[in-house]
Amino acid sequence: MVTIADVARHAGVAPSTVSYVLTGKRSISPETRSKVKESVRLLGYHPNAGALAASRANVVALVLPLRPGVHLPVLMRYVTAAITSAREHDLDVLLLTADQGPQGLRRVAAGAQVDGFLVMDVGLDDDRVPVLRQISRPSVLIGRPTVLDGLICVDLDFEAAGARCVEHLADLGHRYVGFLGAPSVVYQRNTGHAQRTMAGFGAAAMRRGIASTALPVENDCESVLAAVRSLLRTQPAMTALVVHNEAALGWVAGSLRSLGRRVPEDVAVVAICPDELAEQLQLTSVRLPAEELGWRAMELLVTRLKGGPAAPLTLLPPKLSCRSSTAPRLRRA
Amino acid sequence: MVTIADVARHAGVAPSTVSYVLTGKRSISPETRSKVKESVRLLGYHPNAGALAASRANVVALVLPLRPGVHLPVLMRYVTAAITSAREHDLDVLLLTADQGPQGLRRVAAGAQVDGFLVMDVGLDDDRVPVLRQISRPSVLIGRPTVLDGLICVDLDFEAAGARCVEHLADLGHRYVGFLGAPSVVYQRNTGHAQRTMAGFGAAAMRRGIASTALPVENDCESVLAAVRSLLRTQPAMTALVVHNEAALGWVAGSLRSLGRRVPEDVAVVAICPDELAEQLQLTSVRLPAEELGWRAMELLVTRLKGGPAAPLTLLPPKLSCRSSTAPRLRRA
DNA sequence: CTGAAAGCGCTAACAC
DNA sequence: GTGTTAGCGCTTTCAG
Repeated sequence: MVTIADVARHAGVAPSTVSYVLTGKRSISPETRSKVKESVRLLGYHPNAGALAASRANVVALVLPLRPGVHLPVLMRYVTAAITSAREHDLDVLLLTADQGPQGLRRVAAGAQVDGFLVMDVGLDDDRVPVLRQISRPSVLIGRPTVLDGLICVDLDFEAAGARCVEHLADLGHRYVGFLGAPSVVYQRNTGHAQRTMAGFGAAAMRRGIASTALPVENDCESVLAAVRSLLRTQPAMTALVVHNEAALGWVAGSLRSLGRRVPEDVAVVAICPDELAEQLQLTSVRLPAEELGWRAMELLVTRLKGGPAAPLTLLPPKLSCRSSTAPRLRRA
Repeated sequence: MVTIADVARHAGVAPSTVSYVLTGKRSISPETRSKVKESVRLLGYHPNAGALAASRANVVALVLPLRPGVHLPVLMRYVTAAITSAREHDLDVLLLTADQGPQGLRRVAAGAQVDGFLVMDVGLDDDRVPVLRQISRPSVLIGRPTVLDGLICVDLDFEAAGARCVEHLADLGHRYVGFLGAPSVVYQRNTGHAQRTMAGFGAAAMRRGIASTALPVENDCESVLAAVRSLLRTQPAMTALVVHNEAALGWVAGSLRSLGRRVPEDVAVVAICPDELAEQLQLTSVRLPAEELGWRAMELLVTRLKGGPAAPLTLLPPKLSCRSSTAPRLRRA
């Protein structure tokens, strides 16, 4: 293990000088600087992250919602974006899982293992939020608890996203829309984005004076088929479907077709999902900007770590892209 | 921040005594012990992970292959199992990504940030392997480089897995089998498990004197359909398919059906994938024990961290489960 | 069974 | 512009 003292000896300077060269916290003569840098290179010196005086760990905690009903490919979009951003700022990422709960956060914070927290998928009344407020390290949430004073949150405006889907369909002439949501466990957990999307969807339908029915959907082919069949049977007037469930998306069109409905002629479909997925399935969609959310959250956290200011709430507006799964409603002659 | 000195003062003992109570590295009288423990509780003391003398970070690095062609739901099976195991041993997990390459490992090792490494998806000639050998910290690989002296590896015997699929089909009377593999980038990267499965498949077919054709498949519906169509067209004698591509699995049966082939009557299908997935799609399969591999790898790493012995190579034997996608070959009368 | 004290690698006063 | 030195929180000798 090469220490700063080794480097100092090799370069013929004091340890502090080496430290200053490395951190740039005081001006050093060009000659000394290059001497030191050369020694660092030659000896293969790497700072010991555990050194007490450094006080900053250069590590951020990323708290992942690895739990039932969470769609992993989408989750990983957030994660890779967040990690990439972290690495760009020379930060490492310590992985925590939601099931470690509030104690997990406390333990890691108290151990000075991380400089800050990025918490994903926060619930409306998340028990980790009080802990995040207590600990003296900055944190950024992806998602929003009901009460957000003092927190920094990044989120898609899911309420507006749900509403946007309805607006689009209403504009096309649809008078009865259905909603296929996440698996029911997700709602049972009081997951913010799921609840808000539903709420936005419902409210918009009311505003536009059109009828709506919503149903949770489990993440398998049969459940999707069953949900679609049940909707079509019980709500024969329904001509459009909003789907807020990435895992189900791949089966919705197939289910409709197998039940004798054409998309978009008989039933229009709007998804809320990452653009790539919608593109692949050729679905009209409101974009879920997972990468942007993950990236922005980490950037905000970094800003806070540097003591900079950060907006308490970053709410991305929904963006709808028309594809071939929606069309003006055909009226029977 | 509560330090060990605070606890010592509060309990009326020396700091070292507190340390010994906490680590259990020397016998302490019951009274002293309980006094100290009480103070710890009262003051809410948590050890500072960065303390130099501790030398152990109680963190392991997990190196993830977040790269094109990797099926994330399966990856996350490994990951959750590994994390769970780590937490059971009071270890935290530092996340690294494969794209950080050998330098990433070096940096983290030199910084004393982690006690060991768990590296996933190692290539046959992985450039991280030399680095892992150099650094003085234990590491466990999921996968196997061609040369594995001194390393600890955990893997499914993918060669045997590929062979097992062929054996099963040959036993059922099939004389011509096809292989749908991972996306071509995966082979271009020299990914061990992909190459070995192919090799095992090919060799077994030769041994059994049956013909075989293999094709890489990209991760989208159209590519799967295209691959299946091309196979059926160019190899009309083919009556069975081995699929080693989780992302493609969901579309294989559909593609066959849409091309007028019944499963299993016209074309039998064997998958290599996690059991849950095969169960859901009702496919005969060789089990990919992702959780067991992730779990075992972490257990081995923990053993090594404690200075224990660890088998250099843990190779799980493949296990085939029959489901409704394979049946004895129908011979034309 | 317990205390005192040295020192891990590094930074940040405080000198000059 | 540079060197000296006192700690950061903890473990671990070495002494009782």
